[in-house]
Amino acid sequence: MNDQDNPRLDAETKVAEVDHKAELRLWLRLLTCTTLIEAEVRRRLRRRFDETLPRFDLMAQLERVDTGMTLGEVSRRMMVSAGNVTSLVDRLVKAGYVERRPAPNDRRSQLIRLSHRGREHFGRMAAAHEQWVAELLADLSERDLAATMERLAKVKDSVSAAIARAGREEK
Amino acid sequence: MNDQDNPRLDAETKVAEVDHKAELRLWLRLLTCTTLIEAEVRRRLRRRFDETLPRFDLMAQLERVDTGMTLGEVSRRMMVSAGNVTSLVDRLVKAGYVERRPAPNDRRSQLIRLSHRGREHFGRMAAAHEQWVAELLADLSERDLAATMERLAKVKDSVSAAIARAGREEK
DNA sequence: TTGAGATATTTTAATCTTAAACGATTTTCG
DNA sequence: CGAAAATCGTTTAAGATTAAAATATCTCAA
Repeated sequence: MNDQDNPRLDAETKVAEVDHKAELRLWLRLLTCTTLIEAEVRRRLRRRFDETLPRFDLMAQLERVDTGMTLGEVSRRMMVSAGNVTSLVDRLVKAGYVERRPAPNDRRSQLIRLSHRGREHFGRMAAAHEQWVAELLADLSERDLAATMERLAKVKDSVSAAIARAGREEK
Repeated sequence: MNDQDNPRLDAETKVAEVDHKAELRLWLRLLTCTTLIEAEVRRRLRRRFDETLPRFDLMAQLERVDTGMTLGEVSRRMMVSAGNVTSLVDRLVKAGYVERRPAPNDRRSQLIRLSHRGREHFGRMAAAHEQWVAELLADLSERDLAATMERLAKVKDSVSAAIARAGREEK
């Protein structure tokens, strides 16, 4: 499976650029891990709480901030588009889990926060969610967890820096 | 930020279950890394090739297998639902990048593969894609890459095993 | 052989998601 | 001040995604 052992690939790719298969493999493995966990969490949220992952994620953002949060803040934190947040919030408001109110200083803006009912609903799910993730990562020791965190910190820093560079060059 | 330092959380969670914040944090970091990379790749695919990530991913699955692949195989490899693959393939067939033909032994099934045009199209994107990922992970040394791969192998194994257990218990 | 169960794909309905365009408001700065 | 630029949220159109039900076919064992 090592590309160094594959003369055909060598010959074809050596034309213009060096080989970056190791980076590619890392990215694919990262994606696999995330997709596996995400799919399982989604399945359990649906089955046990009849709830979807995006709604859970949005409520998770709101949970820590009692005073409320603007839609833009939610959008940045969740790393999803603004239009997405608009419709997601619409549905959560309709379900009675989230409340909107105008922002004090900015008439373009509004603050959203969990309703009392939303807070209870989320609390139940969050407890289960934490157990699920622990169950999925149960074979990792405390040291494994710490070491993997550090590795991923490096990944995150590298990616963030590269994106910042790309954004700067785009102008 | 350490939960051991937070007496309120301690008091509330100690009722029934131990603390699993380390696992939760790891999951969130994993998700952040993946989301960052994914969003940037998506942006570049769109900008430079007017192409979407799911279409790219599907073509990537088809690329290695010249003889063709069933929809079910694609669905399992991409870890997405079967219905999703159906519509994705429909669009790629319409675009002329993918061909369908009946499977030889099974009349329920069909084999899909890249058309000549699809192969060329994908080849161009794949080369750029590999460069992009390498750029995003540029701050990781060869040793970093290898070590992170190993860490993620453990994560993947743990998650897979837990999902298998859960599936077995579900019956 | 035949019927039960498994498998492959499609369809449907609802939700999620993005990118892009838009209107309203605020901020910046000459 | 006042115009230009930035920001906030929404809308729109297209596509992506899932879960669940439906259809067709296959497999296997009684």
